[in-house]
Parts: sequence; structure tokens; C-alpha cells
Amino acid sequence: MSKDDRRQALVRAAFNEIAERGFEGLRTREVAGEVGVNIATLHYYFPTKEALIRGVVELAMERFRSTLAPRGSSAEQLRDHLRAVRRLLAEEPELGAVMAELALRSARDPNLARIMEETTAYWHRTVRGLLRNAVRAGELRPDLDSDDVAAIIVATLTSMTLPAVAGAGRADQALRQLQVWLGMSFPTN
Amino acid sequence: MSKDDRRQALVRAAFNEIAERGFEGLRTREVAGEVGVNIATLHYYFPTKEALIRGVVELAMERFRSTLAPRGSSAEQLRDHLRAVRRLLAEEPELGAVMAELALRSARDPNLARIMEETTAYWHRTVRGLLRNAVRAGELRPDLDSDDVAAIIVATLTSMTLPAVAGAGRADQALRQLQVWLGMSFPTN
Amino acid sequence: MSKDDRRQALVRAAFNEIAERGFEGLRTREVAGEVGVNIATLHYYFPTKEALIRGVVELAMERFRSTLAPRGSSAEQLRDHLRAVRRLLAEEPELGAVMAELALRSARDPNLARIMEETTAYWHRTVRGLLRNAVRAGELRPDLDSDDVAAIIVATLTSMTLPAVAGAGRADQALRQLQVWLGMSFPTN
Amino acid sequence: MSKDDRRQALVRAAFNEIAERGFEGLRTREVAGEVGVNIATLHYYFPTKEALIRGVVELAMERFRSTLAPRGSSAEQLRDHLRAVRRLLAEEPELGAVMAELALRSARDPNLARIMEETTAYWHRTVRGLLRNAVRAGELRPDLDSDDVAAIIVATLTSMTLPAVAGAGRADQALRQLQVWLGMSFPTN
DNA sequence: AATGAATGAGAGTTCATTCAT
DNA sequence: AATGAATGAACTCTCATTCAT
Repeated sequence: MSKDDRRQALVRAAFNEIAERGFEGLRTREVAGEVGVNIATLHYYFPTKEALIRGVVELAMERFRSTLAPRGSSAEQLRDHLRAVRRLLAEEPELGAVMAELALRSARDPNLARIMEETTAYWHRTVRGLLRNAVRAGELRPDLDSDDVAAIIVATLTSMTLPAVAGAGRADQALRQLQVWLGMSFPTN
Repeated sequence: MSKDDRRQALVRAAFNEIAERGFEGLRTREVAGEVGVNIATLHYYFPTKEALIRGVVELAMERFRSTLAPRGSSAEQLRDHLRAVRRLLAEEPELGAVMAELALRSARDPNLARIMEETTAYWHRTVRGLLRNAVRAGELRPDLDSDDVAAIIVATLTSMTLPAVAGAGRADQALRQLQVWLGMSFPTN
Repeated sequence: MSKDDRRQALVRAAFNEIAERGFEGLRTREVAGEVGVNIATLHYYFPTKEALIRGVVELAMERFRSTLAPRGSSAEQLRDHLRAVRRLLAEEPELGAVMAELALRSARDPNLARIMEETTAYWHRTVRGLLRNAVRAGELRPDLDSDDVAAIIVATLTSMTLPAVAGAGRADQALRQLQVWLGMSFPTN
Repeated sequence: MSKDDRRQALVRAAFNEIAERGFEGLRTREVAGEVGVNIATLHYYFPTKEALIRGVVELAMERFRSTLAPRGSSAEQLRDHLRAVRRLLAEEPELGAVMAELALRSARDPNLARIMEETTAYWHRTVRGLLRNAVRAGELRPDLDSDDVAAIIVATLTSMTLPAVAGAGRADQALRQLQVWLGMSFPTN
């Protein structure tokens, strides 16, 4: 197993631990154990717990950003994006959980705050671009403020990472209403 | 200082600690220290850390629910509610932080999950009721699905507890768009 | 409840706790709780835990010595004594447990050691006296060394306070053999 | 120092602590300190205090059982055994103290009770075997009930672990009487 | 590149004791 | 005579980190 593979394996294990137990329950020994290496080996790859966490941040950002990349024909992109984020959170709830953990942690970690802000801003711009394309393509009303709508879309999708809020079908209701207001249709369940 | 006051003081100190450092950084000794009592005194009031946390949950729920109580004339209630939640999160960001911490923790704590679900459901019903009133009063379009709209309102407001998402004015943009779609006006900054 | 009664109640509760959990598990709060008084009240009667233990020592010695008092006709006294100790340990195993705890503790507590030594010596003398009476009455062989026989009787009876040793019928076997060697008969089960 | 040596050192230190202060006074930090390691190191070898105690139980049983192993010519074995136990308790009073502590603790620990019972039963059978050999060799009266005599021998020897009982020469007196009744001679002091 | 062994600092919890009332 | 409230000291146990090999 190459040096890089091992690093990756450790980061993924840490990622899963955070998803499952939160930062509150993250234990380096547990991470090392899941990869099947000694705790000292973990420290060979990551001198401190903080360094390992930085690795998790990178992984989370990468995974999340790769979901944002617009795909398919321009007309379908907005629909696709909403669908993609929705599917992502359904199929990989760990990513949502980790993103939420990171969002909370960023309140205490300026460095992380910067990264999270960059990612959110990038997401916001991406959605705004999709909205503008859709307006241009005549699929959305031209008087729509793409900045504000992008904000409410990001907000709505984000709230889905908090199970306590999104539960009992409320996530789907919110998405359905988004579709109504946008005058477009995409599956919500 | 009465027994109840001291209990309250401890819970409030724990509340603040969680807001500031997250569950990750909650230390009973720190909580006791902030109230100016010995760690053993904390355990006199709360046999375990978990019991103290339950006290924090109660406090958070109480604080949050008290914000929900509809006030003023029926026609203004929806506007008032959005304004109130917005002001709450601006003036007491700790409550938002704690609520988000609890939302995340509820994924690992079935008991807490139940409480959080109840509170969210109550909030959802409250907003739905306000929407119905507004529809009845002719202030909102009659074809509006009050369940779905309530969901997106709750989702949007909830996302404001995650600073990483709500930053850079995006919270206000989302609220502004909400107002546009609802066809009502309320201050957003 | 008189001051003395309360003292007695506390000592008895402590006695029972020691019998049940050993000195290892003796907790003043538990003792107070069993009597239904506050822990501070216990300290009103006994300034320290050590003082309470001294009370237990007194109680145990008193209970034990009262068993030793020879009763009945002189000819039957030895038989009676063995029977009495045996019954005592069967009916009040707590006393045996406490005596054993005290015997062990006396290795670390010179004061207690003195008390235990006095009690054992008194017991030894008592048995020796009974043996001499029996010899004089022609009930035992005249060449018997009453000091040595008293020692083995005390030793055998003492070993019965250690359940790990006396179990599986071995206590009764030992007593039966004692009777054989003494040429007397008394019930062993 | 090998891993096994360190384990042994810790167990021995715990053994000595128990002998000196009883379970009541057993402190993991003290044990670690005596071996010259950090308390965390102790927990590296023994996850819990209970696990360390299990180590002490094993050591005590091993030490005790090794004393029981019959040695020398068949005719001398009984004599040797009594002499060996007597010397053991004289030269290593810690073992007697620990055995007595374990005997008491077994009343509250079913697992330990099983182990103690097994050891006592093994001891009893060993002594009984020696008695039968001696009878067969014509050294003891043939009408002797080896089971009952074994019981009183075990009881007498056991009582010697309680200094409060065995003191003032009574242990030797009891042993001397045993020799008289058995019709054999062995040194008692 | 990897690990077994070790540790300092600190975690939550317990307990005998104190003191104002 | 009795107690609720409070505490210092100590307990077992945990954890990220280090280091010799």
C-alpha cells in the first residue's frame, strides 16, 4: 500500500468517524484501528490530530465540490444540480453530517471558517450561474433576483444536513415548494 | 443564592460553553469554574455530565419555544415571527449555535432526537398556522400549500444557525427572497 | 428517637454494610441513608468514619462475647459452646463476616489488633475452662492438653467465618472430626 | 524489561499493596508508582483495576498451589505438607494476608468464589490423599476418616492467615494438638 | 515505514468532611 | 439535634503524543 493510499485510508476513516460520532467522539486510536495500523503510524502520517482533521476537511470539500460541477445540457443544469445535491445527501448522509460538523466547527476555527466560506460562496455562485442560464434560456421568469434565489436554494439544501430539521418529510416539502416557486419540476422523493 | 438559582446558573454556564466550544469542548470543571463553585458542587446538582446536558437541552428548548409564541394582531403575526427568529439569532447567536449542536447530536442520541423532532414539528405547525391565518385574511395567495411553505420557511431560518452558510449576507438574501415569494414585506437587515 | 438509639442505629447499619460489602465498600453516605438521616447527622454522632468503625468494633465484640457466656449445666457447657458458635455463624453470618473483616484489618490497626487479641484470648480461656471442667467431670481424657485443644477448637471455629474455606460441607466435616477426637457428640448439621 | 516482566512487576506490586493495606487500600497510582511507571502505563497493561486484581488472584493461586505439590518420599509427605504450609505462612505472611482478603472478597464476587472454592477443594483433596497414603503406610490409624481429618487440617491451617486469631502462640498450639491427635510428630516452632 | 511501550495532562466522578442555619 | 449545600483531595480511566527500535 503506497504512502498516499495509506494517508487516504486514514483520512477516510477519520471522515467516517466524524460522520458517525461527531468531532465530540473522534478518537485517533479508533481511526488507526479501523485502518488496521498502530496509533504511532497514524502520527507518522499526520503529526497531530489537527493535521488529520485538515485532511478530512480537504476530503469533504473535494467530495462536495465534485457534486457541484454542472453536467448535461444547459437547460437541465439547475434541475440536475438540485437533484444531485438531494441524491448526494440521501445516498451519502455521512457527507452531510461531516459538512454540518465542519460548519459548526468553523465558528471556532478561523482557518476552517475561511475554507467553508469559500466553498459556500463557490456553491452560491454556481447556483446563481445556473439560475442565470435558466433565465436566459427562458425557463425562469426574467425578473428573478438570481443572487437572492441562489441564497434561498443554498439555505434550503443546507438545512437538509440537520436530520433533526429535515425529518418527517419536511425536506421534501421544502424542495417541492422551491420547485413551485421556480416554476419547474423535479422529483422530490 | 437559592438551589434553583444555582442550578440555573450551572445550566446557563454549560449552555454558554457549548455555544462557544461545542460539545467537543464542554468541560464540567470549566462550567463549575464559571459559576464559581467546586466541581463537586456541580455534581451535587447534576449527578452526571449527561444530566447537566439534559438541563441545557431544556433551557434551549424553552428559550426557543418562547420565541415562537405568536404575538400581536393576527395579520402581522407571520411577519412578526420571521422578524423575531431573525432578531433572536442575531442578538443571541449562542442559542442558534446550541440548537445546531443539539441538531447534530440528535443523530446519536435517540432521546434528544425525539425532543428535537417535537420542537421542530411544533415550530412547523406554528408557522403553518400563521400562514393559514394570513391566507384567510387575504394577505397571501389562497392556492399556497401552507405545509410546504412552512417547511421552506423553517428550513431557511434553520440554515441561519450555521454561520458558515449564512455568512456574507446570504441569510438576508434568502429571507428577502422569501418575502418576495410570499408577497409580503418585512425588514431583512 | 433518643440520642443513644440513633447512635445504635447508625452503628448497626454500618455493621451490616461491612458484612455485605466489606470495609472496601463501606460508605458513610450509604450508612446514613439506611438509617434515614442526613450524612451531616452521621457526623454529628460520629465525628469521623474511623469513630463509626470503632462503634462497629464494639458492637461486634459485644455480640460475639455474649455468645461465649457459658450457660446450662457444667457437664454440657462445652457441647453447648460449640453448638452456640456454630448456630451463631449459621444464623448470623454477618457477624462472622464482620469478625473476619476486623481480623484482617487488625493487621494494619494496632488499636484494633489489641482489641481482637483480647477477645480471642478471652475466647481461648473460655474454651480452655470448659475443657478443664469436662476433664474434671470425667467427660474428657485427663491427659488432654486443654491449652492446645482450646487453640485448635478456636482455629477450627474461626475458619468458618471464611466462606471460601468453610464451603462444600467442609465446616461440618471439621466439626465432626473435632467431636470424634474429643470423644463427645454434638450435632454438626 | 520485557512486557511479561512488567506485567509481573505490576501484579506483584498490587499483590504487596493488598497484603499491606487490603483491598480497602489498594490504589492503582500506588501500584504504578512502586514499579516506577506512570499510571497510564499500568492501564496499558491492565485495562481496569479489576483486570489487575484478576492478575493478583492468578499469582496468589499459583503461589499457593505450588506449595501444595507433594514432595519427597510418600511416608513423609503429610509431615512435609504441614511443615511447608506453616513455613510459607511464616516466611511469606503476605500470601496468607492476600489469601484471606480473597476469601473475604469471594463473598461478593461469584467469579472469585469459584476460583477460591476450586483451590480449597484441590487443597482438601491433596491433604486427603496424603492422609490415605499415610494410613496405607501404617503411619496413621486405619479407622481415621480422611475426609473429615483433611477438613480440620485445612481449617486449622487456614485460620493461621488471620493474625488476630493465630497470635500469641495459638497457631503453634493448634498444630501441636493436630500432631498429637494424628499420632505423628513435626516441628511446630 | 512502522510499532510497542510509555507518558503528561486532564477527564468525569466519588467521598469524607465542614459549616451556616 | 439536624440538615442542605459545599468542598478538597483523591479516585479510576482516557487520550493525543512521543520515542527507541
